[in-house]
Amino acid sequence: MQIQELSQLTGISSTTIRYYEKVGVLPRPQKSKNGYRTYPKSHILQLKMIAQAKALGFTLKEIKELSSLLFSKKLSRQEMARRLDKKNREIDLKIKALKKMKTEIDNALAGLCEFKERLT
Amino acid sequence: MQIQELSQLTGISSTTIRYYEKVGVLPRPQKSKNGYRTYPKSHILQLKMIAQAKALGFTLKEIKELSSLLFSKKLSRQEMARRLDKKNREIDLKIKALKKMKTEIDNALAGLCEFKERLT
DNA sequence: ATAAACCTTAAAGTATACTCTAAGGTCAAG
DNA sequence: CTTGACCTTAGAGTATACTTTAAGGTTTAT
Repeated sequence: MQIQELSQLTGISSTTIRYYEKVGVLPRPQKSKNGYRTYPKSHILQLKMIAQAKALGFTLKEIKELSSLLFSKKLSRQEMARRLDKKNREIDLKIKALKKMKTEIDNALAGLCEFKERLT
Repeated sequence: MQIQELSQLTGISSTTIRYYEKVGVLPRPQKSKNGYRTYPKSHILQLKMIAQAKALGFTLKEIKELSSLLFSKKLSRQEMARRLDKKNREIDLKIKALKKMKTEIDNALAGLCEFKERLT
């Protein structure tokens, strides 16, 4: 798969894909002898995960760390478990914060409805 | 309360607080006759909410929109309800995405444990 | 009254994450 | 064999969100 196809399948521009490779959040793909990048299917999922993590407030640096944890085999299992557990707790905190925000919005909505009811 | 006290209570620097005011994510506080900003307690919570929303991947522009929804009274109730509902769905999607990430991490951790068990 | 510790504004500088420009190579169709 | 649609790199430009700098006013303590 060439870069443009990957771009279309993920909604991330070719230039951004090259940029992600440059800064190390996306692994370097093989290159065919003409010099073109050739992607395996696994890159589709990986790019989608990057996009999602970004939307959730993770920086490229954090994403780089996380994906090196999920995809590499270079760390000791103990160290890896420790870091994954830490990320896990970070995510739990984010979920909690989002739920709190949701409650605030729900309260605002409830307030609106109440007001509406008093008018009718 | 002066700006530095607010800064200490929220962990957000004075300069950033002034910047938030300038770009409109934080309402302008009253100024005492010497020209100093004077904050009511409500600004503590509001700044903390901004910090949290930022950590959750909302841009300052989005935070501005959301807080104008939660704190202003300028929109029709119907329009406000519609927008709050939209934000609510956005937040639900973020929660879902975080839960998915958590599952991936949990799987990675489970994989590690399994491997560990096979070794013992 | 002067030094330390606050406060003010405006404007320039920085980090992150792209996005575009320039200059050129590759490849399939007509 | 050239036109169009791909691809490459390196480097410059942009948007967002600060952060620093400069130049100066206010307040409190000695």
